[in-house]
Amino acid sequence: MKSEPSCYGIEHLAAEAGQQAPWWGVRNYQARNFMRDQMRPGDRAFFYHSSCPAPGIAGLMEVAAKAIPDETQFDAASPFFDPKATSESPRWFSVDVRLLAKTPLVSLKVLRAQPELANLRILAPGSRLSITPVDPAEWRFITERLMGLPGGQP
DNA sequence: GCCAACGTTGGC
DNA sequence: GCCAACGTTGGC
Repeated sequence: MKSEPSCYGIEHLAAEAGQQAPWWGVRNYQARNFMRDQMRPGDRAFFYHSSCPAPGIAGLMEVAAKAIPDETQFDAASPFFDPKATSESPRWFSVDVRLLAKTPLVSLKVLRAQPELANLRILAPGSRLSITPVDPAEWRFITERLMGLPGGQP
């Protein structure tokens, strides 16, 4: 799950009550579908810092609550307001995420250097989706081999 | 700031 | 449904 740290980085999540917050503001249908249709409590995710001096994976999260409508779509004062969304027919959804651990940054450069991650979606040319799937083998490789977490546990 | 890649919009 | 134009993303 990608975010720009200057906007909302891992330090922001760390400062939330319970280190937990809705992943609001996603306005892309594919990314929305991943949250709404596939992500379930207990699932894990990487917190990826994008559009910043040091892009890469900054920590581990878990899904704390299944997707519900993103309240910012109804807020006319929000930059994420969507005039076509109604409470009867919401368009945008967010899961709650909870920080499990900040990790030493696994940089984009390091990720790209791993043959085992050749198919990691976020590394695909032109990948712009803010939420992309990670295969179990990719998750294990990154947590165990690149982060040095035995069993992938934080 | 540049530029490639992508998603969305809107006219037809 | 097509497709050009446009806006956004994100690494560099």
